[in-house]
Amino acid sequence: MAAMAATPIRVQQFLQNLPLFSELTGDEVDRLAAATAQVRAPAGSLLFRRGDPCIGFHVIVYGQIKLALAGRDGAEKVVEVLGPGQSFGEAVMFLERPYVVFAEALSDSMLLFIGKSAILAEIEHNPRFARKMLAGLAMRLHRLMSDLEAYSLKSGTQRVIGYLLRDAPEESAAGTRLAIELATSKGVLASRLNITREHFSRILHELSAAGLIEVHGRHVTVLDLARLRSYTP
Amino acid sequence: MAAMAATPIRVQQFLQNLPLFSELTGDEVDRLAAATAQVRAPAGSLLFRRGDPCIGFHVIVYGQIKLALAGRDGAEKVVEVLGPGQSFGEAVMFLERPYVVFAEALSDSMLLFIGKSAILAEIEHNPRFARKMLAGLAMRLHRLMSDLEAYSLKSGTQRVIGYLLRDAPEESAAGTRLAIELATSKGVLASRLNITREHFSRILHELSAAGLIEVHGRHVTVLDLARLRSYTP
DNA sequence: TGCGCCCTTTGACACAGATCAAAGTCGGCC
DNA sequence: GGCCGACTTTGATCTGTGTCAAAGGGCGCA
Repeated sequence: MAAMAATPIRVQQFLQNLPLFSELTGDEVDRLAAATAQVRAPAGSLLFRRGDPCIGFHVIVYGQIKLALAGRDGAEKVVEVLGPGQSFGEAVMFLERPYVVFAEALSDSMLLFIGKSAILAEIEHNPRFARKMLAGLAMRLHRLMSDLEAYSLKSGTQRVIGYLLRDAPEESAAGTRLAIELATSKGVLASRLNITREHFSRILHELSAAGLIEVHGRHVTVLDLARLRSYTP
Repeated sequence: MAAMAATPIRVQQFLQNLPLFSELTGDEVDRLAAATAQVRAPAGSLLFRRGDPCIGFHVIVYGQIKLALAGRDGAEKVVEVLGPGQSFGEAVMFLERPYVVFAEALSDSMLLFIGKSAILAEIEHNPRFARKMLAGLAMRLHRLMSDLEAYSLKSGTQRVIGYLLRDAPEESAAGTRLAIELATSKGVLASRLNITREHFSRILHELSAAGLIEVHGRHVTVLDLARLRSYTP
């Protein structure tokens, strides 16, 4: 909390601009800010490990954070990759349980850590805030369900296509192009999609060979949205 | 709501006994009951399909309900199998989204359907209830994460073992036995564990051959808890 | 300009688990 | 008691994806 004193105003502003806190009064945001600490995370550093107790949640100010599960023998499965404005750890905060994932900074990052008790207090006398919190958790559940669906009913190729089309318009004329910048290294992305780097590489190659996309490093161009969407391996 | 009139008292009693509603006052439970409908679901019937709008959530009074995702060509993936006292659909209720899974009764069942507006009203003036709701969703997220972890970093055999040991004591002397009754047909259970019936059958056979379990229909006896826990394929 | 490091691609091969097909097995119901 | 349909097992084979190994890039840094 000491670090916060350096830029006391900005924390309030940042919090107020988050959808989750947007409708709180100035006083309420002030109370939250008083329970908030700024956290600096250099690339590669861990914010917490599986098993650590959870006494609050994080919001990313800038940078990029990876949440992942660690398996035996150093294998890991990336659960989510998050960027500025996104938060994580709310769910564990409401259970009296330790973290199940670990969090690692993929690039130099800055976060706010908001203490559990301040959130619980806010819920106590602000039902609208409680509803937003509920909607937030529900949204997360929804996303997890989508992942589960993708992992169990779709092939690796289909998951990659799904990722490439994640925020493409629903309908699109034949031949519509789309430029995409992969959010992270291909290795991390592959793990996020539950496939190996090698397999991911081969899938990208296969889609290129089919004339559906062009790949240059992290930059991918979808050459025909409609055709990619209906591609069958 | 008409059907409710047949047994007006019992609904209140049942609701009050659920952990979620246990600390509500009589008046509060009454209001909830007024927004509650009894639903009868014969074995094999659908409660809702993917895409249906969600205007409340369900609690099982008796029977057994399966939540599942439908893939192309009739393939399906069982997400959860629920029994008496368990609820489902809370998450979608808080989002303005349609169901993503469908719900089917595995046996003749009876449920309560609690209207969304009554829940929202309760949250509005009862922060402790809001917290319980949050804890409920967080718990669900936690479970889903466990499934995700199992699906992505464990083998089919390990998932089956995990299921058999789901509520076995943490520590146990060598040679401890455990009697288990499978909750559903092996086909449904296999899908829940994300493997095919055939593969599930073979895994059970393999564990039997290794002298770790004995299988008689739906009745499974673990012959040595400790040894099963540390079994490596 | 070139060295070193990390990320990525490519190839050959192995394997868990799926699929297809057919034979059991069990319990309910007339 | 015996037949039917649903569930389960078993066998043979196929295949998507992982693993292991080695060769390429690309890019910051000296």
